[in-house]
Amino acid sequence: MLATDSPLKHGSTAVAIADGLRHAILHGDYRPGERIVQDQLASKYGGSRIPVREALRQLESEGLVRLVANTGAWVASLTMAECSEVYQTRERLEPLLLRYSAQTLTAEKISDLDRLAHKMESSTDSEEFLELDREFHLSMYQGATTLMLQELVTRLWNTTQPYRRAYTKLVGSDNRRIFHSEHHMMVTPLRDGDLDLAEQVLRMHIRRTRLHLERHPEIFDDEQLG
Amino acid sequence: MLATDSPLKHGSTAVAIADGLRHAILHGDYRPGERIVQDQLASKYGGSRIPVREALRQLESEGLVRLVANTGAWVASLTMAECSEVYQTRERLEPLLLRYSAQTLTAEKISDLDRLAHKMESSTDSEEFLELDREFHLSMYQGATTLMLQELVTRLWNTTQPYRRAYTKLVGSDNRRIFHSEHHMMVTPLRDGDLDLAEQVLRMHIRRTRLHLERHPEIFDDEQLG
DNA sequence: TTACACTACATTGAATACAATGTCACCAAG
DNA sequence: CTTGGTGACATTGTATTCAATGTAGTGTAA
Repeated sequence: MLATDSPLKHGSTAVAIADGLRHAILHGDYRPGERIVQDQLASKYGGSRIPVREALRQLESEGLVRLVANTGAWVASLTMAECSEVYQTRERLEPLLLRYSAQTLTAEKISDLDRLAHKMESSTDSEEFLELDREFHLSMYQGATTLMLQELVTRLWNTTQPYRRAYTKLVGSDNRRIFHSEHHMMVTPLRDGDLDLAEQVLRMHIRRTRLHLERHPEIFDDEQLG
Repeated sequence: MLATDSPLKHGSTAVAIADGLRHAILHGDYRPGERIVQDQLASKYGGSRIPVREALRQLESEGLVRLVANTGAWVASLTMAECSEVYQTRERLEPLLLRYSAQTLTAEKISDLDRLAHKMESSTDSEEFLELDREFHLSMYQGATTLMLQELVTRLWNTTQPYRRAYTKLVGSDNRRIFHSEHHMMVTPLRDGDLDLAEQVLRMHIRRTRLHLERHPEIFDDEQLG
């Protein structure tokens, strides 16, 4: 996270800054709509503003940062309609990605998924729940060899992360039971090799989450700055 | 105030370079796998290498350019499997985008689409055909107000443009008749407001194009450099 | 002849310095 | 009290310059 005192290799400063800032945004250290000052980042990471700018452009392309010429950069914020769009996109893309990765899912990896689902049930900390949920989905797709699908889906997860966090904290651990059973419902068809069913369950799972989010517009209230 | 006749406003050089290079790549001035030298671009556009680097990063995020640290930049090239992945992604996303834009499609705009389809039938020049095909699809989605779907679909079109060009030139104007009838078949359900059918036809149309491309692996032969 | 190491060159990555732009507080006029 | 304008300040965009990295070509030894 912090810049090490040993100098970074040539050509990696911008990447390091981008990684650090991305992690900070996903972790909630920055809020949606918050201002980002290039000079502050430069001194924080011990570099000049040039790699900072390249990092910001990278994060803008990932949808995490909004840049305006001669004006500055802000942490991206979403309206409810935009968040819904991302989820609808996920409904269509993640089943396809699952199809790509299903071939590489060994029995062992499927058991790991099942263990993850169980671990989520016993989790009460909302931050841990967030992390496990993300890990469950993204590890389903881990084996796929794709040009852009994996990267794209990760991006969709990242841009909606702040609102998933807000929702998770809002509803509390009791109301998350449905999620758990749906996760188990995805493991079963994967074991059986029934890809069509697995696709359908995954799509329904994402859709249900979207409908839940849409019932809580207050989550998107504080971020009307962007 | 006095120096405003300088060609570019402050803060737009990188954008201008990105736009110019993107247009050149899409137009076929650069070939997939071709080397891009920062210094050459800088002198070509009359700037320094800093905005060139930012433009290259931008195009990399769009999938048009491949960057390697301390080594250089190349025009992106796709294998057949990767091109197929892009088309499968389009099969899922463009119908959703069509749903978003359908509400804004007036009777007049739908007639414009029909005219475009007719114009394509009488086109013999493959470069013109390419342009009209792109215009037909993208103008279908023009009215949609989306956060990223439109941009994303445009990106998918851009990265596969060189191979669409190669295929178009390969098959000649006679074998493109099926495309024409399919374009007309999409206009009809849009007129009737049958969104489900419109989605299905569009998905089939993209899928059929993919299957055609997959029958011509020789298109991807010359670009094994990446 | 071939494999390896070394040197010179080409190209990219980053830091500093400067120019252009946007923002905000302050002040005067209505 | 509000509104419009003006100035200084803060921040971003770009050019110049230098350092680090990758590559190709040559020469030498096995």
